[in-house]
Amino acid sequence: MTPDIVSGVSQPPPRRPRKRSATRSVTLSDVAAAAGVSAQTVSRVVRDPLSVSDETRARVQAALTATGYVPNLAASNLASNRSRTVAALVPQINASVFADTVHAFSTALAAHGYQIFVGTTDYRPEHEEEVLRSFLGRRPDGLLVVGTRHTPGTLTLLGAAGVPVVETWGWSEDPVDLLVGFSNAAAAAAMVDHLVRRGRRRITFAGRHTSGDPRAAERLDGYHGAVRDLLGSEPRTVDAGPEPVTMDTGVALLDLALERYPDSDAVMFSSDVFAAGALQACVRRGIDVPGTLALAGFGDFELARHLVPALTTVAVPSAQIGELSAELLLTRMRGAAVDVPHRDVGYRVVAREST
Amino acid sequence: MTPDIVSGVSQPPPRRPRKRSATRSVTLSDVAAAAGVSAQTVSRVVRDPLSVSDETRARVQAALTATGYVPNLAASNLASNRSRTVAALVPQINASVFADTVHAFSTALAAHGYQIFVGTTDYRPEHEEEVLRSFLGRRPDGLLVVGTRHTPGTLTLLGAAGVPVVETWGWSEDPVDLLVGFSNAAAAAAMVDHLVRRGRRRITFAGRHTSGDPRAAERLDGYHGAVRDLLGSEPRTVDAGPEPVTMDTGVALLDLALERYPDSDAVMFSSDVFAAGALQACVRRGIDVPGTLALAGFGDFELARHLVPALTTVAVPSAQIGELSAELLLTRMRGAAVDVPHRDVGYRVVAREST
DNA sequence: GAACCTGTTGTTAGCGCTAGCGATAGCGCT
DNA sequence: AGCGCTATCGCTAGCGCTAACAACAGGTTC
Repeated sequence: MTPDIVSGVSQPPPRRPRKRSATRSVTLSDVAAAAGVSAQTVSRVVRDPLSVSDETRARVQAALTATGYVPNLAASNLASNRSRTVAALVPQINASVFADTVHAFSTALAAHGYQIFVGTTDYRPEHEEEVLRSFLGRRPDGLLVVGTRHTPGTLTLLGAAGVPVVETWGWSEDPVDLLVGFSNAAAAAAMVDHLVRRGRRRITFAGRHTSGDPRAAERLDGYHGAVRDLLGSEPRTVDAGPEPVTMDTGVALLDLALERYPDSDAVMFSSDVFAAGALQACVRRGIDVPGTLALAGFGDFELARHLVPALTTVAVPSAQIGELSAELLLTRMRGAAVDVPHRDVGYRVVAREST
Repeated sequence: MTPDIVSGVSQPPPRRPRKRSATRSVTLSDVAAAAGVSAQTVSRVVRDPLSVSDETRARVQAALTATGYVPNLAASNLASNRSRTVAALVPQINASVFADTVHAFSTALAAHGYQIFVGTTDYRPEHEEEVLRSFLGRRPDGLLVVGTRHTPGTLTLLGAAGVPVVETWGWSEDPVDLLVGFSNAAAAAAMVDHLVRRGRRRITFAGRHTSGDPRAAERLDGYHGAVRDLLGSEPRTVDAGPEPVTMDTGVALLDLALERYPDSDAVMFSSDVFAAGALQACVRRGIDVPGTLALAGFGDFELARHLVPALTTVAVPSAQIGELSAELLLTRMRGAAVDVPHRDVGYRVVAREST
């Protein structure tokens, strides 16, 4: 590497500095120069103001506002090997249930200086893997995923990430790491039980359970079990396939259910969105709900209690899932252990007018 | 490492390397070592595979999958001074109108390798500034904001960011940079016009216009102008204050309107969410809509056309706003100029049963 | 055969920040 | 005086990656 050392001190090769596109923004050392201190001290003022003397801190803070410094988090992440971000993977963000979870999660973590990335998988498992991979490039300090069923590739990535992971909105005997959720199967079974108590015997399940929504599939399982145990009859199900979770799809599911099982006395949907669409269609067509047909949803969206007739549904503590997940993650990101890493937040059948 | 160099050249201080917490993940040079090439070549395979010979590329790609390499984007951003991210600031993500915009925006940009950060301001302008500041720390390559009215601090930050900015969902004579939106005032005036044509004369405006929702305030302005011009009467308005945009608040607004202006023959709301809550309350109370009272919303959510009676509203091309914004930003981020930087996407009054 | 490409790979020097020390001064205690 | 402690601040060496150039082989042009 170094050429002849010989007698005199060999000069380093006189290369001129490379040209780099000048950075557009103020850096730590700009602020340091303005305040007459070292860059390290400015960094300390930004991250832990009390570790610097009052006088210095005042001078640095003045320089900070005078220069309009905005820290470069990429550099910070690289140097500290911490990103102070947490990634959340949800199927859909406009599905308001997840929005509540994400909002609560985000608020709780923001209070501790963490930012949240939200990625949507559009209910496509293979897409989940792709989104997760690109998120891991940002080296989040923690991960939240909706669901407990994942592709092998996703599991590998989650394991290799080397950070705490919370699975939510489901239940599993064998979670990846942390778990905050409830049993979708038990919740659906509870709804069947409710309908049976209300005298219904020919209960049809309508959902989107074959195309990438494992939660809907788990609810279907719960329905199956409950129908077998409580009614001893054959299950009646209709599936929306890959259709989006919209009220339009709900109407289509209703049509399908009435066509295939014309004698149904109740239809339970895998989402309030479906149920709301179906309910309004019934009102419009003059089908008596619950007289002729009982309808039930899942999720307890705000809409459910405002509809006429008000919609029976399963309430899930969405916001609590977000808060609790944040709490567990924070504990683990602090390096502490979590005493009870798997939390069942339960569910509640909310009986209203539609049944 | 190197042994002593004879004569008497003073050795550089023999400091051992500092201990750094070992990085948990595979780096470029790990892959390079595995493939027997330089780190730079691996980087090239990742970012521009065709710039490397077939044989080398195959070897590197094998090493890539064998090691399970996940690039560290913080390091990449720092070195290249490009983040390949775009930040979006919206008032609320669960308000489905914005969700449509964000979704379309995100999809269009993802196709070009950009990731989107979404930040919510909760309709609080001072919060917008704070969120924006923390987002700028990630040095996004572009910015999308909802609205055209901003605090001075926000304007300073937007200007200093040095990246293209799109304002959306409003209209302005003096935009910061790019603009994709429509006139909320004109849209509200068009709704008044529609109601007047339907024979309504005592039209009340109900919204959340005093507490940080500039779009609602603009709609109120449009209402004021139209009532003055078309009816020549005094405006009638009720305000939700800082209440959240929920159906519950919609019911409260209806109560307020009927209490303060009992002779109202129409109520127009600043959001479909409010209108939907009010409409269902009317159905429940037996108030004839539109016989006794016409109701109208804003946004044309899916819900609007499913309700019974179906809700008259103003349709705004939410998704188109997102797509067009992405397109303009992409052009600017490529370094090209945008020929028409301000785009009016318009609006459309959708007359349905509720009026 | 010199000069000039073109395609492919390697080398070097940072990007802006922070961890891990050192260095120094001031203080209390023996 | 000597020791140890704390508070405060600076120095250095990276974090993992990429821009910019250098180096070279093989071909083409005149």
